[in-house]
Amino acid sequence: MLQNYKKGLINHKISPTTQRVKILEFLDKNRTHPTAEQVYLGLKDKMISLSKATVYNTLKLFVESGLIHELTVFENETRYEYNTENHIHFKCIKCGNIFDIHEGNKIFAESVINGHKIFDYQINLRGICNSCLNKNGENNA
Amino acid sequence: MLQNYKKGLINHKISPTTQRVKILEFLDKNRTHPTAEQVYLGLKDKMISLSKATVYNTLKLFVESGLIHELTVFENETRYEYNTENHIHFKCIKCGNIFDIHEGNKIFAESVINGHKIFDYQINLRGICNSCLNKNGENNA
DNA sequence: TCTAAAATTAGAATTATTCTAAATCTGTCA
DNA sequence: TGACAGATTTAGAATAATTCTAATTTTAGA
Ligand SMILES: [Mn+2]
Ligand SMILES: [Mn+2]
Ligand SMILES: [Zn+2]
Ligand SMILES: [Zn+2]
Repeated sequence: MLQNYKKGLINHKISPTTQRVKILEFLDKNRTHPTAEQVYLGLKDKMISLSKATVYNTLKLFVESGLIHELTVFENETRYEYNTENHIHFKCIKCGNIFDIHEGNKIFAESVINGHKIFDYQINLRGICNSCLNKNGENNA
Repeated sequence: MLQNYKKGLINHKISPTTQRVKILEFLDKNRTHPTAEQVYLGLKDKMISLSKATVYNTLKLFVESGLIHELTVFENETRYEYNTENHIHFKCIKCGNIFDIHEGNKIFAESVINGHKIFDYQINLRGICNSCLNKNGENNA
């Protein structure tokens, strides 16, 4: 079990320290898109010395290595999930839970998917803009 | 000119105070998806007494009345725009600018729209989940 | 085993946002 | 007009998420 997490980390060239293995295990077993704070609270009882800085650093490391995904859904709290498959998120304005949606592109506003009633949506793209693409060569930071 | 902003506010049942008119004007003339901080900095020279709390309160009021839109694009800073038409946002990871995209649904990852190269994207929906829909009547907060 | 680099830690610092309580403004009607 | 209640604005404190810092601990390799 834990061996699998260790292997996963090594595959991503991340040395599998105790803290990192535990954080990865937590994300695997808690598919509720937890915040960094929630990861910290969920683990600190078992790991007395765990520091918040380690949680933040580790989550960032995992995201940069592509091991996990980072998301923000209509709010200023970053959330994390072990599932890196491409999917859509739905946030309930009553209970606050975030659900995964695997149905493909439809017209979203004012319709219903998986029984969830959708009021509005955001689509955010990320990449390099045409202006920055055209001035490459000079400084490609 | 300013009269139009006043009328817009009154149409939305918002009393057109000096601060509110100026903030709306700023959003109209700065279509760069500014943050609350940027709105504040852009206005404080002309309005010495302007308070950040007023900027935050006013932006929230405008959003709740549907006069403007609020967005977060891969980051923990809320941004605002006067344009309430449904459109997509593209954030450049080099210059940080946020561009409007009016092209409809395509398959986004690894493709190009308007000359911007797209690496990844997020689709976020918002509404009421089926579980909350099914327990209505009891407490519809 | 020794050593340098990597990782972790506690807590301070920073930043975005909200809260609070006092001051100011506005519209109404005597 | 003038007083008053309610709405609005203000400055700064409070809160919350995240990052930074400097010291300590762990790890891996010679
Ligand atoms: Mn998900
Ligand atoms: Mn826009
Ligand atoms: Zn719900
Ligand atoms: Zn750019």
